[in-house]
Amino acid sequence: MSERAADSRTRILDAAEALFADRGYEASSTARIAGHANVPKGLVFHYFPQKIDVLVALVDERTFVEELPDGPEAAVEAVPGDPAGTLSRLARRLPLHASPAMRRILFREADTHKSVRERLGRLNSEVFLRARRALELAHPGARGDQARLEAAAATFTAVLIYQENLAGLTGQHIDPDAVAELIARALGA
Amino acid sequence: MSERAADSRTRILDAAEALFADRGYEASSTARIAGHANVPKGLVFHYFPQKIDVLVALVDERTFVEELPDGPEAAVEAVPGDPAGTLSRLARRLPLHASPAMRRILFREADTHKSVRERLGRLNSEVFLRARRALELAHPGARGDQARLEAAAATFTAVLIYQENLAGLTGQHIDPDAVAELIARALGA
Amino acid sequence: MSERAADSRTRILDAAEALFADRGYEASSTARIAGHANVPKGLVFHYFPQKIDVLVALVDERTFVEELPDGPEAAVEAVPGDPAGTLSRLARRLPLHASPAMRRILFREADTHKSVRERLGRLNSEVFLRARRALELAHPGARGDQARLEAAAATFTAVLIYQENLAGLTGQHIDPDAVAELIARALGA
Amino acid sequence: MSERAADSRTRILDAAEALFADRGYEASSTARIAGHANVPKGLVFHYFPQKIDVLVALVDERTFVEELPDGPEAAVEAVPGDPAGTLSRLARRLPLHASPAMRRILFREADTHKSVRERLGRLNSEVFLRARRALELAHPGARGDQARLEAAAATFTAVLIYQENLAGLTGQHIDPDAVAELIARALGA
DNA sequence: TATGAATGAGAATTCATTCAT
DNA sequence: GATGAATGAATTCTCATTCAT
Repeated sequence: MSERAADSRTRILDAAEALFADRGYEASSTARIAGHANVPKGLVFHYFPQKIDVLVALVDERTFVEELPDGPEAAVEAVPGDPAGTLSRLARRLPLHASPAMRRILFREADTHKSVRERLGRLNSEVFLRARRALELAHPGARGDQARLEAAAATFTAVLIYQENLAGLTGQHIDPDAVAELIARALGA
Repeated sequence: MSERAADSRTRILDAAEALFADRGYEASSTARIAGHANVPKGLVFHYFPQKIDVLVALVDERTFVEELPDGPEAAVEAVPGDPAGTLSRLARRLPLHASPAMRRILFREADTHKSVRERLGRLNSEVFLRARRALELAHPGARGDQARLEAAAATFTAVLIYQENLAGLTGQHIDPDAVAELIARALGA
Repeated sequence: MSERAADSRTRILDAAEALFADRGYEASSTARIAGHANVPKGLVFHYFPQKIDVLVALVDERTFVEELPDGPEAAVEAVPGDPAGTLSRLARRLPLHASPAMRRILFREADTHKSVRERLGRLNSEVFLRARRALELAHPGARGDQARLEAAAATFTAVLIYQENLAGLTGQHIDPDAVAELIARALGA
Repeated sequence: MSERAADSRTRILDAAEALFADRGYEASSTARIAGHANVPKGLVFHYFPQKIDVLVALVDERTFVEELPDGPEAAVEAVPGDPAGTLSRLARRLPLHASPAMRRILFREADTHKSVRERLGRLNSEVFLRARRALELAHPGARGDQARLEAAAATFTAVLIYQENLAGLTGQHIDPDAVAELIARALGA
């Protein structure tokens, strides 16, 4: 692909990212995307034969869920004896690489589009996995009660995902640090 | 309104409820709604001058958030000394009266339509309020630490709302009883 | 359907008939049809959800293949002893009720559209049947040689159908009376 | 033209031949042709400045109507006294050199494209001419009645052309040998 | 109230063709 | 010769909404 071509394609994706985040996929016409990208309408379909392909490309190319490699070295950030701090750090660094706009799209369109839903599911799994491993390592004493540990990890995951998505809709904001501390207490008790 | 008229209006709302839940508001045309309701196209606009009014009517008439009256008698279900059980009961009886389809619509369209978002916000507040009051009453000893109690209530709210909405998208399901117990431990410690 | 409505629908079909005959189905856009019919573009799709439905309606409603009822009374026009005259009359009165435009459409689009092809097949069968029965009745002596009689009927059918369709393309015109006489001679010899 | 170039051009024509025969000229986009030919889109226009030129080239280069030279030596296959056999041989060896796909195209597009129609007309004339000459030679006694002979030749031509084209559409198949015999009888009587 | 025809703006998509590299 | 990005007009089809009856 020539530089100019790459540029056009990028501009189309940029425009779509902004519009999809702002008003949603359905409400963003391909003509409007082309307009924002400053390319002719037809070019959108040159790169993306169907409108949905624009969304798929966005999710594919502009969101990345960092996967935890196997083995204990992966959880190097977990500090034994400090589960609260460990969870707080996880909250601050979700394993999701995506712009704020892409994050909105991820939640907004998950209902309707499979490829988006899959990516969101992957994010959820990854957060859960990290939370669980963090708790296992940070809080070795809790290992005996696997069920409670899983509930704790799931709870923390729910709070983080809720925060990313629903907080904007419900108006309720949660301080992840407070939740981290709460969970640490629950496991430590 | 004659019986027949009431019937037509109801059938329109029934059809819209099913369609909006299934494929979303944008993707459900008024013609299709009329078709499903088995009424002529024009009649939809007789009852609902604009398409959006159908959605507003649905949310208005078919979702109801039970509000907690002021005063301690409202929290009659809270059992002092049993915060876990109290939360579990809340989880089992969300203060939301709505069909499964309407629940889907509530989350699905919150992003795009203010009236829906408001109703969702109200549900969230109500759950939070009840969780907080339940914890206050069920766990009188915790009153000293208001911040922690709020975090606990917010966490539980997040888990319940997550469960209603995102669990279907991410595939992760959480046992509210386990979370209730977790939170009780955190406050009790 | 109100008078005005029936009128719109008729005008759409009129326009389509003229355009399809003139330049073919593919080359006649729905917008052009609407323009010729002097109705808004959208109305075409009100009556005919898909463009192909216009063609189907035309063939359905504006071509009619008269079917020969069973029994000898049907062939009342066959004159025993005058096979040539009998065939000539058949040539002059094809059992096809359709305007010249519709006849063009029938051949023109048979290649591509099943419903049209079926109608054309029906016409062919009907002509063949009539030719055969005419020969049977008009020329009782030939009954012994069924195979030859069938070949004669098929030949006459081919000539008539060729005349309707291909003559315009190849430039060759055939006098059906001469063919009728030829065939009569062949069977009479 | 380099070998590779010739190859590309040939592959484009191959692809077009298959597609035009299968779905028609209008419905076969140049992009699809390029795709089938496995050449870049732009190359089609390098060899054929307009889409129609592809069709013209196909007809020009891939159909050939063998023309009967003047003089009696041309009709060497006509056997005096055996008009039926002579016609049968003509039926079996149409003076058309073309693949089955090209034959389909010849009839399919004759309606819309002049160059195709001309080629088809030429084929028709040639068949007629050969039939006539064959009958003249094979059946010298018939010379007296020129009109009847012409009708016979035209009839046979119609049957052969019908067979090539319409038989596939109407479902009726005709045995040319039987027709040949029929015609011979008619002239012999 | 009921009905469905009418309207026209706009949606996604297709496509022949051009052209810089 | 070869390539594929670029272009924009045209196409089929959708849809909310209006309105005469």
